[in-house]
Amino acid sequence: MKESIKQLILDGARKAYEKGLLKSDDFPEMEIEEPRYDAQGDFSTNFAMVSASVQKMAPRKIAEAVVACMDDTQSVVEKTEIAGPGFINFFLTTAAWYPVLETIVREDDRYGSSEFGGGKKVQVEFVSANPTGPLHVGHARGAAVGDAVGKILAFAGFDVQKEYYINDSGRQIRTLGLSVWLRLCQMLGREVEFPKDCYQGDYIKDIAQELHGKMGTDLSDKEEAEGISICAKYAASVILEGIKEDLAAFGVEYDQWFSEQSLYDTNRVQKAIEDFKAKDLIYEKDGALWFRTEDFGDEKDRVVVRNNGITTYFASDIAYHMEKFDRGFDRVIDVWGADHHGYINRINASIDASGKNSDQFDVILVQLVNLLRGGQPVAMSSRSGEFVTLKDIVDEVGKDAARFLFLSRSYDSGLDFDLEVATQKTSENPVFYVQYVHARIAGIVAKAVAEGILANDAPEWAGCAAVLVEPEEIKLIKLLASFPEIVEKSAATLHPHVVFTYLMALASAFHGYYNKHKVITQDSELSRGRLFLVTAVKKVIRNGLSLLGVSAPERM
RNA sequence: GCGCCUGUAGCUCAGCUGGAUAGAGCAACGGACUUCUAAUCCGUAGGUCGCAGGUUCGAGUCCUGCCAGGCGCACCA
Repeated sequence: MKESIKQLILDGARKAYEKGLLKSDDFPEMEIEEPRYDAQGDFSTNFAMVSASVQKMAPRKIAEAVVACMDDTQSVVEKTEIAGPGFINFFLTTAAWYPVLETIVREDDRYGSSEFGGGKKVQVEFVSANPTGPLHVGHARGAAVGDAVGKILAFAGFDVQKEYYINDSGRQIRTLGLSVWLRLCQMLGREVEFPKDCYQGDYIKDIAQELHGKMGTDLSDKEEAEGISICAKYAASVILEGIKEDLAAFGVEYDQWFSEQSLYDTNRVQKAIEDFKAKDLIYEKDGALWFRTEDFGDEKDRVVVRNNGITTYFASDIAYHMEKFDRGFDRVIDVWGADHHGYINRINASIDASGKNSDQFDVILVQLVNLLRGGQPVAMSSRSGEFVTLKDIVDEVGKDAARFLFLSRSYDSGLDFDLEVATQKTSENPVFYVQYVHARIAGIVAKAVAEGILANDAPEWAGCAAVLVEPEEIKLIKLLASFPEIVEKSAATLHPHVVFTYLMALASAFHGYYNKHKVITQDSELSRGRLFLVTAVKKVIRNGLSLLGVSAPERM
């Protein structure tokens, strides 16, 4: 719709130039926007204002010349107005909007998708928590954001791969093994101390118990080092399975699970270090190996191999990001908790140093979640092992409510997540507000079919729209028409909450319409037209919710 | 001290990458269920967009400096 308005203006401007009404045929980039107020029309352009300097004319004069020469062959424009400093406002005929409904029904679950991304290969990596314990609330927000960003990018025409990076190597895994081993020893009545920096949660005891049940004395008679190693391997795989299950229950799907250890097994970390050494990007100081990240914009150089010979996490991260680009992604997106933001510079530096371009690398920093219950903060301490897990949240408030709330606000802001509100089926809880639209419409359509107004729930709609003339109906269609732009904007800014905000607006418009006008009336022609409209609303609600990973129920 | 994020209605937040008169929800107040689902709707009230400068036809939006809050500044991950 916007495109055709734009074309109308450009054609008008060209004609005005040919007639000598405009001095230049250089037409700068203009905006076509939807004004806030109905009195300012359906669309509005700043063409005259942005052209003022090129034309050396007053904006209003330019606007007059363009309007005078516009030729609306499709007769979509009811009238135009020149307003304010030189805006040209377009008022469309109601009939101009009807084709939108046909498009929606025809494209169905593809409506809103586009070629915006041009098939570019994008990787979104998110959550990537260590397999040393269950996922908690912070991970939950990251999971909701990463999964939604992936879905939105895919819908907007990118070739998306969603990946989880498993930190299954290094110190934290050894600590995990030690934790399980010590719990095992305690179970067997051995006198051992359980250090503070070991994992405290009860799940460690469960795993020890489980492993003992499986291996018995085969395990407990082992030397300590071997025992710890067995425990580490077992615990990590059990916990990872749990993470996978919890994410699946949260509706999060991955295309790939990538193991950090595999970077070592295939010598990629060693090779990266050797390559950088050869390029003099790595030097030795105080017995450690340092990467010259400062030369690439980081505040200081960073250690990749400690003086005890053990590589740092950063070392494998360098190899990992190199590996990502080697896989041919045009764009690499990492979703991180805001507390990791200090890490961005060094990753950027390492990417530039490795000959890739850090412009193709984006980090989505998700701000922290404040977990509340009835307005009171819920104590979160991973040290004592007492925290609310992702599983707890899914069990308590459900996947839909949780995901919707996590995506309701920009991830640039901290989020208060109140378990009590999320459980309540009240108007404070937005997920029901939107899902209710879908269920309501399903009910209406079912009734229409039952009463014989519709032959089935996917009838032929051709020509039905002509009866739609109420302002609330046109408002709804306009909203539906803007959905593809919303998806595009959400993809361009990597902000899923844009879709949330849109769904709330659409739901509000529908509920208002529903309360004011009956869909099924005595007039069967009118009824069919309105059923056409609400069917389109239902599809767009479903498509939007699906981008956020939220279900669209047929009844509630 | 340095860096990232935030500051808009009493509360929680939108605000279309510079547009015209500032937008929702909640809370408050007043209304609407014999109806296609009231998990809904309609109305009233509520603002010095943290403060001060700057950029231009035009700033909540961009720049600079302050102020306040959150989070980071390891040979941890």
